[in-house]
Amino acid sequence: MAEAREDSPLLSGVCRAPVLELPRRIGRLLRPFRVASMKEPYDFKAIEDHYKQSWIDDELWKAPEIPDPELKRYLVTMFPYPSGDLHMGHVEIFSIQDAIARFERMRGYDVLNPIGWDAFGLPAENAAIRRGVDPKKWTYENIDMHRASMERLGLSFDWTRVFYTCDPRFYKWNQWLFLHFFERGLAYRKQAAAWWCPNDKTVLANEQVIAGRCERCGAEVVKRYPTQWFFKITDYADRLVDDLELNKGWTERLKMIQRNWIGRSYGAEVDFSIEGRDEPVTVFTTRPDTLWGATFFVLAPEHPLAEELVAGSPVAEKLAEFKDEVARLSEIDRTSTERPKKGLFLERYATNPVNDERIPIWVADYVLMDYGTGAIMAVPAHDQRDFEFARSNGLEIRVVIQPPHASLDADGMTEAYPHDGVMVNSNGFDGTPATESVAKVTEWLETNHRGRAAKNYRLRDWLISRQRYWGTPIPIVHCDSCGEVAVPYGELPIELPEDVDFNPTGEASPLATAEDWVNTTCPKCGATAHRETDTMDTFVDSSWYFLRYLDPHNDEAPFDPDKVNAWMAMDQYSGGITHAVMHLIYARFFQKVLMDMGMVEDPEPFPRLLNQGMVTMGGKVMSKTRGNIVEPLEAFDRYGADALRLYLLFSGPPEQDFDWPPEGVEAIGRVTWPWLQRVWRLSEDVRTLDHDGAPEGVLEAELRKALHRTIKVVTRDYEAFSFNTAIARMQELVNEAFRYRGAGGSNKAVMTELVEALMKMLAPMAPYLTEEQWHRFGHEGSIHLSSWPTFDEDLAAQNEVTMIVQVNGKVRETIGVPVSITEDEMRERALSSEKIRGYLNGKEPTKVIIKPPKLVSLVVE
RNA sequence: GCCGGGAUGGCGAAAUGGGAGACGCGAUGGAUUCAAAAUCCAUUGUCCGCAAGGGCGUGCGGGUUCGAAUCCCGCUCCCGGCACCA
Repeated sequence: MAEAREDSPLLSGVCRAPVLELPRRIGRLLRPFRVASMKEPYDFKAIEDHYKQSWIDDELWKAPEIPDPELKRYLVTMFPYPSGDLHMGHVEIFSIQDAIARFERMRGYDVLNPIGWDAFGLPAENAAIRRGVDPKKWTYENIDMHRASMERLGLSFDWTRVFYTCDPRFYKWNQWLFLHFFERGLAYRKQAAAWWCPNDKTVLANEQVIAGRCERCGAEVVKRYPTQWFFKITDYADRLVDDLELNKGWTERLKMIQRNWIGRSYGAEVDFSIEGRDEPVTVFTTRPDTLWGATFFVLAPEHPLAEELVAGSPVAEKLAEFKDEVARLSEIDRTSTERPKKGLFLERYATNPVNDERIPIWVADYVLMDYGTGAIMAVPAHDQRDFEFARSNGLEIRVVIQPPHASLDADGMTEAYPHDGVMVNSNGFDGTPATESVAKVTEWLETNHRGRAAKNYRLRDWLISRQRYWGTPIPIVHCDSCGEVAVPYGELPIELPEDVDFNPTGEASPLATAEDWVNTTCPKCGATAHRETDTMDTFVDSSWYFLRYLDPHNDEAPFDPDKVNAWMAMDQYSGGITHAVMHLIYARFFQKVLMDMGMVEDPEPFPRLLNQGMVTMGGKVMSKTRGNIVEPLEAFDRYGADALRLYLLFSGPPEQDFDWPPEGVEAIGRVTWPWLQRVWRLSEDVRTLDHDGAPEGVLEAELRKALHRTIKVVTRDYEAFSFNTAIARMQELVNEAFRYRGAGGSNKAVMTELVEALMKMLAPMAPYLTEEQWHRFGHEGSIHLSSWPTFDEDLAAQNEVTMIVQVNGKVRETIGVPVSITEDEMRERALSSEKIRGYLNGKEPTKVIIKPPKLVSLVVE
């Protein structure tokens, strides 16, 4: 399998020595695609054909192995899954990233802008099942299509670092990392409830189940109890929450999503003793201050203790029936808050540790086995669920918290009071205010050994087992006498077998059908044994691929820490918000484990993250199943890559969703294509001026000022990723240039200065047109390795501004003034205006606010 | 229910507390043309007005301020996250 891509041009790139000490590379001496003395039409196709391959062949975008620490820019876009061609969402995301990369490169940074493919996953396998296609072949064909579109778009990737996650040279290191996780107790196997997708025939992680349905295919999931591999992400829950603060470049929204997902809550564990049983049972509560109101105790129906408590009693049969009933409910029904809560009294009693009261033990369907300890203390007066359950089962409701301005009465309550208040009916704690109550009760529990402060999380361990073929084999051997045995590092990679049945009956992985592969010997004792047949969740690949880019050809280790630490932490990560709880939590978890292993230095991998908006159609995400995918081919053919890129960049800010217009690619023909034509005509017009033109005068000085102002604001816009306004500023400049020509201006020097700077400013967004014009103007080397234009502050500064005069907050007069105007002069000019005098109506202003040089605000009675 | 984000012309969108609507699309008019396309130029928030000019206007209602799309309070609607989570 390793040989599969030896023929690929992408893998042919060989890493060379760092080029750091060399002066700025300019690239091979490129020539324009045609040199003509006459004005020529804009032939985008000829230009694309002329430069596309030479940019790649010349390795123009190759980054040094080790960057200058002061000048490094590591930019990554979430790598694509290759199911078919690129679609407009990809085009937008990559165009944004590419514009940033090219801008930073021109500003002299060592830019690393890598690409790879997230190449494992279900669609390849489904193609194998449905059409008998080899998943490897299917995947690589799609990658080739992807790559061709990316090349045509002219994306400035460092192609020498490309890899595919389905390549054993990559997934070997998934296995290596798995074994290290295993050694550290972070990878373990347990029998647990898991969501099973009957359509995809695999278990899913919690994150992949949305409202009881499979995140991929939408099928309703069912619960099963297989033995599965997990990563112990819960060990890192606190760090994953706390370190969110280190991600200064994250939106509040994204941090909120992750915080909600991890769901940390503070409270106390309280030990309840059970009548007739030695061991107490612990519950978690966020409200220990309501303990005196706990009038019953509830276990989840699946809780093993429930069965134990009723063993040998007549209730045992009823419990079995009740469990059956609960099990038959679909997950969607069970989590519905509308459904009345059902339960069963176990005829056993627990003791409330704060007042030694005897309280009945129930099981109820509203208590979940997999949150907290699967057991709760029920405080009906102060918890809505407990309240409803108590009312329908005739259980006691006792008020122990009084709200500030009311007095609760248990019999009169129509709903629970779950808010803060003063403690009552709580022995010695009566009168304790809400601000102290939780801490005081927790302290009491601790001193009396009946409980302790505790934290709880919504986050579960990450289920990584998948019963599918097209993924990384888990490197474990099962031996009857030694148990789970790690495959020795030296035997990695465990490659996927070729001879499998992709559509096995039952629930086993297709790998189980490759008998020669499965049957092996125990690495420890040598006895016959069998391989683990589950493969890894593909999110394992994406949890560290961004580190592999930094040392992609290493076959001794996943990466060299020196190289990784030279480039990390990443300077800019971009991708859709859709990965907020899966990829972005898993990758942060990996980073922290790798940090604990001493392999990386940064606690957070992506401190700056740009959440690009999605390209939608009719407000819906583009997806194969919806059949609303727009691929770039038609746009390439009709208007070219530059027009397409510019169109998407001009549509709005990068974070914003963009709804693809109903008229399709024709929109490009109305918006950016005509403007690129205009830019081309301007440039050709200037290039073919056959004389120096009139000497510099007022018009020329104004045009040069406009240029320098434009460079200033466009640079600022690029820094803020505000591409739409950068384009607007350039459009204004082009309009100015046309006006200058229309007014008879013909100075070649000024026009050339303008056009060359314009080409540079436009180069990150429209790389082909600008490259061609750059060479038509006689420059050597690529424009994309030239330096960003600079501006003269004095020239960029305005020397005339429009002063506005307000009377009682309304603009009543505008006056042209020099920027150097003094406050006194401004007052003088404003008050002497005929119009303003009319508004003042003979009165003296009671107040005058002056903000030089733009504003005079007068207040009159 | 808790939490986060948003609402600006016919449309995509601009606007360090200081001229609301830059730039573009669309529309209208003009130049060019035998004609059209393309191109170039101009107008284009809305209402009153021949005009000069003026009134109104950034989801709704208040407030702070000389001055609010922008800050504060209270709503409405939309989008998103979590949700029988103890």
